[in-house]
Amino acid sequence: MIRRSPSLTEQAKALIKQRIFNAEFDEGRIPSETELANELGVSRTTIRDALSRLELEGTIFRKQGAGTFVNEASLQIHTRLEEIWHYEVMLQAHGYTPSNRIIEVTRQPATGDTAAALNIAPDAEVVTVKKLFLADGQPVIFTVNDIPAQYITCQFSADDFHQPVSQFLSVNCQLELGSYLSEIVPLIAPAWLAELLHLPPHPTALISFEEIGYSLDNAPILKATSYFRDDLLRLRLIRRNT
Amino acid sequence: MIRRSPSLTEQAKALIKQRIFNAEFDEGRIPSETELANELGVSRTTIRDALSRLELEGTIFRKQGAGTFVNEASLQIHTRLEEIWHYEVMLQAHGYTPSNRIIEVTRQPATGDTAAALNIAPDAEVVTVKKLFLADGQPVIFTVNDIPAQYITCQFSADDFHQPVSQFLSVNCQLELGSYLSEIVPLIAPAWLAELLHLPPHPTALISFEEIGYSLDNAPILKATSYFRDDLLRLRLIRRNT
DNA sequence: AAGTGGTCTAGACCACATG
DNA sequence: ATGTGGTCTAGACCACTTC
Repeated sequence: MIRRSPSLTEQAKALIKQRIFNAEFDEGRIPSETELANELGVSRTTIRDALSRLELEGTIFRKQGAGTFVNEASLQIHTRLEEIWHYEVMLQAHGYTPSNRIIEVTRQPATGDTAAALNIAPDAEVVTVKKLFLADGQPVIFTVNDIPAQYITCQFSADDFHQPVSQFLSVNCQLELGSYLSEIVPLIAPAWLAELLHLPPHPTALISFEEIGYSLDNAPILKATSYFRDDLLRLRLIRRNT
Repeated sequence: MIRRSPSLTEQAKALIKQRIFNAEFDEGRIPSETELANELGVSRTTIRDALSRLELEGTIFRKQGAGTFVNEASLQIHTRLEEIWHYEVMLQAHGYTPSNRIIEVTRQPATGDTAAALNIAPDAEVVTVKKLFLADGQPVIFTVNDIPAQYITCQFSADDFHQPVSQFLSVNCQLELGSYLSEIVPLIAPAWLAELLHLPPHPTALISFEEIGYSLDNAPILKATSYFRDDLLRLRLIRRNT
């Protein structure tokens, strides 16, 4: 049986997911929707919602007329790019012990590009946070975050940024990050970045993410650029037909 | 009013989307779900389904208690990476005139990696298709597709691969591509690739996609590697909280 | 023929935002 | 207080797969 809050759908989803990871279903076949509904004492609609979310994540797939099945391949994948992950969690899911180092926190007028992207006045100030993430002590990700100073109404110190920036925004600014619009850009690591990420001396290709973070109201609140060492971190994604 | 097939939900979605692009809604505010349901003569559930899909695409966003709104920023984005696009369509959406050139079609035993990824016998044959896509005559994307020969039961010629590979699989092999699992890998273009893509003489960073394509039954049917010139093509993605 | 997922309905109640 | 989106129900019918 099941109670409210979090929603029945979420609870059903979590429960089914757990059973999947416990390999409780023979040959990857998940019980029929009606069966699950009876078993959990909820309506078929609720079960369908739960299954739809699992399908969207790639955890299961459905075949009309035939049944619902576990997507065995997806069980290996712990972080998908379409979801927002704190880098610490992402590194942990990859099996590393994460940590981070604050490189710099500054406050200065935004550049034209940044101001335009964040929809603030051209001369408005932004707080810029530069941060290095390490996996088992090895540098893997370097991030630059620009936050309009007008959103930060409280006092803060550089150390407040050891936590994820989205968490800082939530706790200190009552701003909830809802989504990112991300652009994937390849580059050859310039010298300063190669040094920071401990890259080998020869030219190395990197992925960078250029992202604008949006609040739940869809207002731009954050500009983020991240550089990944791809030898330690694989970026994965599920693509579907619409 | 509205009729069946495609589903009411799909029709409602398309209709609302069209109204959004026609800018028919004042200040980006979309009528309430009840209003839309009455207007289109369907249930609120159907409208909610349609709106959920639009929300998932990033076309709209919802605020509980407040309403549903157009996501103005998303109107600029024509191709999102989480969706499967034929490269021709992708290039067209970017404003280019697309074309493609078949570089090579071969048939030979799979390499160990490929066989493992495609879940076929180690010595099974694969048909490999190498193809170059051009935007306004400029090379932009180079793709290598491996298809297990056992899936191709009909005669074919190299020219059959001017169409998208997924279309070839659908028409000639009755195999429908349902999803890709993609890995994003940066690289410095080796000489042969630089030549093929007409890259400048100095070392250039590229994005490559290493993908396994799955059928609707979730069986691996295709291995694809694509190399993008990112100066002509921007890869965009919406990331969300789960 | 029987069972599965896919679509759709009508109606209920709740949580939240706004005036 | 009103109206909005969020959750949930019970039940109907359809399309498809499998036996």
